[in-house]
Amino acid sequence: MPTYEQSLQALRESGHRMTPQRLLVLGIVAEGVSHMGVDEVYRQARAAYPYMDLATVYRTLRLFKQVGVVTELDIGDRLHYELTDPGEKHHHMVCRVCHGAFNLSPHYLEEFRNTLVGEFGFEPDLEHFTVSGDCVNCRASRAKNPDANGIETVDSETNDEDISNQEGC
Amino acid sequence: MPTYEQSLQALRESGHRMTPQRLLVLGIVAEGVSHMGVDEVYRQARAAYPYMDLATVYRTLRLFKQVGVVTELDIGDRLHYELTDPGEKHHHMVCRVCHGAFNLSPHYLEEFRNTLVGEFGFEPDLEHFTVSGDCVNCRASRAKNPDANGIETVDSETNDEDISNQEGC
DNA sequence: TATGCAGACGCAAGTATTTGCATTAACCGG
DNA sequence: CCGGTTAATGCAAATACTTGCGTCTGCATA
Repeated sequence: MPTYEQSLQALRESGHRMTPQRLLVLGIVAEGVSHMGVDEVYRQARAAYPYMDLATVYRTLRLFKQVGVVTELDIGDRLHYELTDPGEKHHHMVCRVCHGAFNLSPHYLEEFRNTLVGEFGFEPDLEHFTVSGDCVNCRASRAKNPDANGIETVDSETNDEDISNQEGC
Repeated sequence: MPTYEQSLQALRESGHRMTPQRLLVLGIVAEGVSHMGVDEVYRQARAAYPYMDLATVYRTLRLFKQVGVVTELDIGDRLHYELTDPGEKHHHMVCRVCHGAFNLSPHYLEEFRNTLVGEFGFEPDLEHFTVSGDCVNCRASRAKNPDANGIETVDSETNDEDISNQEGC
């Protein structure tokens, strides 16, 4: 999964300038285990290059998203980014209780998209599609003890084919 | 369509205090032709009651959403609100070009919801569901003259059964 | 290798929205 | 009708993110 090299390539080919700041941000996002918050990218970037500005981080990530090398997701009202795997694109389901992000294969949206285009001529922007809701784990733990509304560790037997938990739940 | 009275009723029954500010905001949203931006609600509210605070408008609308008397939609990174019609709930498709909002009957989401619950145990929060994308009109006008990327008036023969244009396009 | 300039950066100010906190006022019971 | 409680308000500061602007620099060209 040499996605960093691929992303670098894509970035070069996009015709934008390769600045040290951009390389730095790309490296940080590529290194990150899962999707990263802007503040964490900023913290790491500034550790490597103290003049790094927060606005530059935002602008850089926005550019990367536009070019397609990263995927943006809204998690609990904060923006997070992860390297786009050009091989297996996916959408996300974000849990509004634990803020965990689960991958959703595009396959599950094809039918929905067809309906919207066919019935209404509306072309949904699925590149940035995210559904919020309650994940399996949080639904289960809420069923057990309805008082505790949230965040509890559950051993999930995750099926990496279609769905994968990206964040502690 | 006496939705204002119904909403007032629902609000009373929700057990929250009936303050003049809340009645004012409810009246303004009910009076509005289509979904309203927070700033417009604020402007009108302050015209009627000069001490009205913007934070109160936000808090009030958030409460209304929670209680279910209004529906919130994210339009071009701003929050908009409309009275919820308890009879015919609907979701929204928001055009990222013209920012128009189109209604989407819940019927079109049933299958998608079933898939998510069935396959992943993920219960999507469809109360607040919105898809962004490109609407018919904007796609059509972009096809004609690809240079002009946006906002152009197109006479739409809208079918109010399933879809209705809420905002100028 | 030197040069020009559009595009990128750093900084500071602006936007939309949320939150902490002291004060006020709805509304329940007497 | 009155008084207490507790939620709601107004204000100000904070948050997450964006933007305007003057300076700097990647990179195409000479």
